[in-house]
Amino acid sequence: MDMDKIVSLCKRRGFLFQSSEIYGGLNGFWDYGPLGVELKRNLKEAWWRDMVAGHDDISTLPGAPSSYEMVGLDCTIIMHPQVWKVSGHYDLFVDKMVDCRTEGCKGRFRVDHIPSSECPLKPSKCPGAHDKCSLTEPRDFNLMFKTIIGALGGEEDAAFLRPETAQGIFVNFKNVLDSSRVRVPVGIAQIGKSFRNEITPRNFTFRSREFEQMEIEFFCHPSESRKWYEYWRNRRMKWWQDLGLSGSRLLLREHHADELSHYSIGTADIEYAFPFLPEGEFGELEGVAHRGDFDLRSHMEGKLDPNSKPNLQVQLGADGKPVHKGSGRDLTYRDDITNERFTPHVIEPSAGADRGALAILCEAYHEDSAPDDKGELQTRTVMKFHPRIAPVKAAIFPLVKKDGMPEVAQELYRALKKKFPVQYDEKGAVGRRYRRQDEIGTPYCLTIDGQTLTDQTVTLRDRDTLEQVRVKLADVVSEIEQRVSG
RNA sequence: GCGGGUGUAGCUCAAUGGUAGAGCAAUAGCCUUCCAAGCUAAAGACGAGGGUUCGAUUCCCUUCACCCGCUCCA
Repeated sequence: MDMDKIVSLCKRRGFLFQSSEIYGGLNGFWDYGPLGVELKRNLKEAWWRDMVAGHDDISTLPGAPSSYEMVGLDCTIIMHPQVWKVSGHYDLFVDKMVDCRTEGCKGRFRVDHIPSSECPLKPSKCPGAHDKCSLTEPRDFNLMFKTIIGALGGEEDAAFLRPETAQGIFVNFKNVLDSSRVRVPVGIAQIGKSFRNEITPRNFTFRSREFEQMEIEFFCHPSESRKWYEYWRNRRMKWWQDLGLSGSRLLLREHHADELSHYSIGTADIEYAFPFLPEGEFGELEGVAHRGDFDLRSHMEGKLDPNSKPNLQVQLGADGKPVHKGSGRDLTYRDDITNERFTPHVIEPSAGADRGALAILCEAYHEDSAPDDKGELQTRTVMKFHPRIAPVKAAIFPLVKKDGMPEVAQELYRALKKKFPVQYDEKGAVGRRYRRQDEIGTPYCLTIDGQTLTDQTVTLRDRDTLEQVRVKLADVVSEIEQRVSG
């Protein structure tokens, strides 16, 4: 599949534009056009409905150890700077890097990786070991966006744009428990923008500097956390499959032990074979991580020492005090039935909304052949979106622009428009109108023809099969409603 | 940040040291009774800045962006 064609269609039909394009663009930033915004909203709304608003907290869902509750949260992008110091981002998001100026090398190396890195010069040595090596001074690559709070603010008023939404959930954990009557096990969900100064933004929207996450922090009893991890891993995989990413291009990959973060007991990536990646390679769509009690403990006690695995200890400075002090608040949970007090363990399904939208765009793109009015096969570009995700749910056409057909079509259009995004089109040949809708992935087209005027039925044309069935005019709204929901 | 490539209309491309041409799309209208590329009309571009030159879209420099590779991705 050709990524260039997808990028071109996204621009041409208004799914995605480069940010600030009229000024030459900005590396790592992308805008959603009229169709793109509908697509992404549909994705986020499907996630929110399926994970949060529509969650059944009475039943035990298939694969779940028990019933559980789900609530939402929407917190600020800028938080107290201490949040990032305690979470570890402040220290871990800065890499010292050197570049080698030497002809034949021109490499870039992380300073802390130099001893295990290999310089391309022969004989094989580590960077800097050859006489010819010419390394720059180590320079900081800070992945967090810095900003200043206050109109008169200086460096001492520095703050950060969040690099993930998760921390906002951890620091509000106690607020949520105290205010909403929820009991562990409970998930707190949030959709929102995050920011990372990626060193090399690339591959369309895949690695952007401003991006949107859909995250759940799921709090549970430590003894049940492994079962919950497995539940969420499978649930999230199935969710993406149900949205149409069901082929061999979607992969659930469990991390090896040596790949795990210092606090994680298990992590699985849900990955998609994006067309811009080399054959056989997959890119991360969502990570489902078992984070143990790392985050809540950090925000209670202070930044934990990543080298103290498996029994994490607060990282102490030369003065014997915590390098980054925690809040000192008690974030443990008391089960008021068993009377047990514990620090909940956390399972974190963290999905990329932009990556999800991109995967859906890539998966939807198809070229097939369809006959024209002379019966000859023509190439057809069609976006095969799941009806639930499609930006436009239906299009309404009068077969011809006379005999009262436009009036009937417009009346139907108004009735449908009250329920969801639909388009009305009376321009040109009807075949051309069908193709236009195919290219933006509209799943259904409704055509008012001569027969409509006598028996009050219209044709309903399916985007993927090209088949038409006649539906009573009075039933169209409920018919489309039923087809595009879930 | 380094190396290589690219940048002309909404999209895909062409030509040229004397201010650019096409196809498709889009717009208005015509024709059309079910799967685009029929007809008519009008509209639309040299990524940005600087330099050389009588004159730059073309040559040079800088910059921005995109693609490939190196690097990075907690």
